[in-house]
Amino acid sequence: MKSEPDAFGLEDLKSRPKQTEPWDGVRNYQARNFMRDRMKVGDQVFFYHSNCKVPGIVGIAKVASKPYPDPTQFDPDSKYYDPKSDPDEPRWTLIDVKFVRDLKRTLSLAEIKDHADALGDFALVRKGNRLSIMPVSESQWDYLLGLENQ
DNA sequence: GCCAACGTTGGC
DNA sequence: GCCAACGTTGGC
Repeated sequence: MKSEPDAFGLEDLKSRPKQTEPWDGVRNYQARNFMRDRMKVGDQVFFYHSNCKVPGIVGIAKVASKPYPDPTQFDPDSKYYDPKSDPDEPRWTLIDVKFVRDLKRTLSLAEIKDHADALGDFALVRKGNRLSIMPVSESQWDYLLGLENQ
């Protein structure tokens, strides 16, 4: 899961009460579908910092709730307000994310790209990818975590 | 349903 | 700050 550290970084998640935060504001259908259809409570996720000095994976979090409607879609004062969303059939769902741990070091995007061959078809290193949430296979997960100790 | 215009993402 | 790569919007 990508986040801009200037807006909400891993440190922010860590300092939240219960170290948990609703992942609101996702307004991309593909990303929403990953949260809604693929993520299960307890699943681990990589926390990725984007749009910053050294973009890359900085830590691990986990899914802490089932999918539920994103309240910001109904809040006219929110920048994520979506007037087209029907309260009886909310368009946007989210899950809560809970801090697990920092990585010992940042796995920078540049480094991850160096391992693109070993990672196979990994959404993050596909050209032009702007998805904020993307799947990681078990083998990709293990491989990336293995880099942490190198 | 097509597609040009526009807005956003995010690396560099 | 630039700009490539997308996704979305809206006129037709």
